[in-house]
Amino acid sequence: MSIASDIIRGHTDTIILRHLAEKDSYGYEINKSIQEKTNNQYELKEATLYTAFRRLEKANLITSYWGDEATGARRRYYSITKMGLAMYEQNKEDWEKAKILIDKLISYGGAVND
Amino acid sequence: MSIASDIIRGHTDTIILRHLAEKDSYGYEINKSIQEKTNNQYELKEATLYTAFRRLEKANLITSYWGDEATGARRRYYSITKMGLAMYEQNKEDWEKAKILIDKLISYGGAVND
DNA sequence: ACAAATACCTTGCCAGGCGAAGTATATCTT
DNA sequence: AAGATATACTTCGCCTGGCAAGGTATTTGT
Repeated sequence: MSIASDIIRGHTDTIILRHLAEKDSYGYEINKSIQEKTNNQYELKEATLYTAFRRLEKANLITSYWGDEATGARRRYYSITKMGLAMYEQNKEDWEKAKILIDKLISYGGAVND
Repeated sequence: MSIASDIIRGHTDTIILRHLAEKDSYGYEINKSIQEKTNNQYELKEATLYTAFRRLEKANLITSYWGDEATGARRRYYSITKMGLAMYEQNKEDWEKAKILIDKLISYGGAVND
């Protein structure tokens, strides 16, 4: 919780892509994994998560298929595409650059040169 | 340019507050300073800048007054308030924490513990 | 029988970024 | 003197992404 959504905004897609880069997965599992990874400091809201899936699929960054669970609630699995992987790599690079810029811009007496 | 606005989103206020923490200033000057600091890699769009001023003033984080330029276009100067300073410090802390979380969530094979 | 956990989905609001267009003054160029 | 460019501010209206709220269905624990 607690982390401002405006700071995370724009990272949702990257976070999801990162998980799918490791293995096919489904919404609930991805979100649980985020919570574990951050020691419950962060989670995606369901609406955020599922609208992100729609967005990513529409952009051909992921594809989906229904799992064939014999038991339990049905799961829709997602797979990252080649384009999705490329986008993930790009977003990671962008993040590294953005981090430096933001640090420069919000730290007091920040350096001018690089 | 080029840096995705969704990544910067939410930092606009902090960036402005940081500049005003140093000295009273006006829109054009703040934006020029941002461009210089980032070697022209980033700038605030005018609409973004001025709507941010409205937002910050409404929230009592800054106050404004007209400069008494004898020549040149008129300038509206902004001053940070005590509340604004406190907000700036808070935002900086939040950013430090968010950075760690985001790094954890988007880097491949990221650590689980801290 | 009921609650809680797993798992998914959609509608509709809200906030923030920003493109586009406009106003006004001063300076530089031809 | 005319026109471009830089300084400086402002507002309107669109678009996008987060998410509260509400809903469905299955399984497991009490």
